[in-house]
Amino acid sequence: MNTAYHHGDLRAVLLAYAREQMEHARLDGLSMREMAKAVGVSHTAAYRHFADKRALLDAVAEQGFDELLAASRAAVHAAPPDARSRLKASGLAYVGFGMASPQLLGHMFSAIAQPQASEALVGAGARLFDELRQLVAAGQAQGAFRPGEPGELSHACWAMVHGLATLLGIGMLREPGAQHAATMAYAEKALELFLDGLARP
Amino acid sequence: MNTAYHHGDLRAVLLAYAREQMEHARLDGLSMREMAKAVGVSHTAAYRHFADKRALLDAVAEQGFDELLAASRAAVHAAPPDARSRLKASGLAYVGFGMASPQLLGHMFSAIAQPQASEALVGAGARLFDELRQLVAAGQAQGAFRPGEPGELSHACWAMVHGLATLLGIGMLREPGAQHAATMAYAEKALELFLDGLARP
DNA sequence: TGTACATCAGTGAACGCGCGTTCACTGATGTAC
DNA sequence: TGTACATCAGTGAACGCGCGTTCACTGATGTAC
Repeated sequence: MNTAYHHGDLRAVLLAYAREQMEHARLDGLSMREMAKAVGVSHTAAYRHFADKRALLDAVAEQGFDELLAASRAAVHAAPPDARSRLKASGLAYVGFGMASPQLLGHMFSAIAQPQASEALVGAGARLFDELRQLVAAGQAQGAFRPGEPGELSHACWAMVHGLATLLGIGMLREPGAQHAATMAYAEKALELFLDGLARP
Repeated sequence: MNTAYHHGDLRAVLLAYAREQMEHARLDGLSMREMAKAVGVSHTAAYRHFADKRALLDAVAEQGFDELLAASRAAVHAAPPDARSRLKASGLAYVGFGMASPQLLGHMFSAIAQPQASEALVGAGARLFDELRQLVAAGQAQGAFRPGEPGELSHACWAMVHGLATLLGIGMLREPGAQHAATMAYAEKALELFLDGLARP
């Protein structure tokens, strides 16, 4: 529908393009003008849908958090019902997301860390963390994880998974030619080690 | 010595300025022209010392890795002699570095992940990782850590610490007003949890 | 010690570029009657 | 169903800006004799 004068869906198309670029390209290569051109629209059309560039990029970040949350939930849903398996599945979904879209993951966190981050963006991040906290708290309730403040344990877990996702995303911790499955198995081992520490002593 | 025509030390001064900016400012605010101006020199003088902007930024990243390695070594040196304490001290030094200079830490890893990263830069990163691997291997030799490929365990450890350092660096995992010492203690708890997993079963 | 000269580390004008954003506009769409 | 008109979502010219980099240059420094 690129030929239509009224695009109908320009906002979504722009977001999708930006999101897709963040799978590979450098973030600083994303200009308003380049995006509009790529999407087949004049370079000012985006301003009908976003107040400015930051608004667009923040919307991409927000969408990224939603997407990551959905991936985590799907993985948890498909996992065995014990707390450890579920938490591990969520972590591996996070790692997979980071490997598939390293730039997006980086962008999400630099966007949410801004002092002027929108409520919607902060909320999307909070929902993701809440999901993690619930997984941890459920494991504690089952007696699978050590006692303690679930927020603290969740933070440790988040850091572990975030470190794996970002380092693997930029190509560290793995051989240049490694298969995706092999890398995920490698990440799983690291996660197991952490989960051993999280387990009830 | 800003008034001297021959600056004498421009290369080091530029690196120091860039490094310092990365303690707080956004990385994309660092232009050749802005740096030269801040340092009191014409905006082309830097090209006497660096082939181009990337060369300068890569040198900053390389220096960052050296600095982080030195901080880790100093912390290890000051720590109790058991493997766990030493590894923990190294990790906390890394976290402290990330909190003090979040932009620099981010820049170091985006620089080293470039396909065209210089040998010197890659080497500086490798020396840092080697230090970590040795700490882990020493702990295994003492029987303090679980057996296994030391590279794998080190990678897991690196990811844990890197995740803590980057998330704390951008202000997540902590209350806005938290004291530095309190935050470090919080990071220490997370690290202890991980180290419990790393310990010999 | 004094001078001639090569080298080195700066300068500032100039280049071309892509950027974000504004503005007046125009063509398409949807709604009221 | 047909027409008038308000609204909406585009366009493209124009703005001013800061950027990285080049170039011919010049002033300072160090060395040979």
